[in-house]
Amino acid sequence: MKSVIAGIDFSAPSQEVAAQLIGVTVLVDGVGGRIVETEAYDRDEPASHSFTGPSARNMAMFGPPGHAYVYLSHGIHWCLNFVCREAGHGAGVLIRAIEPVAGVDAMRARRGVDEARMLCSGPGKLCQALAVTRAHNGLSLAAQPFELSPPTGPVLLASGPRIGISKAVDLPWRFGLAGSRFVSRPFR
DNA sequence: CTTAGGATCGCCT
DNA sequence: GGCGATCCTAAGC
Repeated sequence: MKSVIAGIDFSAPSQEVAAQLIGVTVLVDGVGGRIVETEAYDRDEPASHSFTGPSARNMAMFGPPGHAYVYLSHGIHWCLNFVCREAGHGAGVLIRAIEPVAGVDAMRARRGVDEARMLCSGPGKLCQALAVTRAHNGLSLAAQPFELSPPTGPVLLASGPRIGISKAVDLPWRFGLAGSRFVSRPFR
């Protein structure tokens, strides 16, 4: 069984899905925008939460593709991932930044800041802006409150090493929309 | 502009 | 008991 949502086959390797997600619009309860930055993670790679096998926290990452994996970072920030490959594999894509499009006022209220580029330019920030929490862990991306739609035009891709990790730092598994000012950090 | 430190929860050693 | 797929603030150059 294939899991294709918004034209993306989530049973593909996470690097491919991470690249294809750039330009895709994601809404949570009607609030969201275009994905401009992602990172891929996979089972046999020490920076991934799935590297050490299934656990209570990463269970959703070993669930079916096309579903959400949400975890708490540093006891403070929620982070949103999209599960890839087949159930049991343990691959995913971290959504790192979004260009705000819909429900921008709600984002401002939740974030407590005004500037558009400060609303969703980081994995923790965008979860706060879209009100993503543990309640979304394991939910399908093909149903409410999620709503994904494909890019409306051509996408210029940028890539580079992942951010904020100490292992497998050499893998160029961070992807972004070239030239976007809504990314968490510029690409080289 | 760059860097250092603190906040604060749950998992893993 | 240590340490993170983070973010914000304050201080240093």
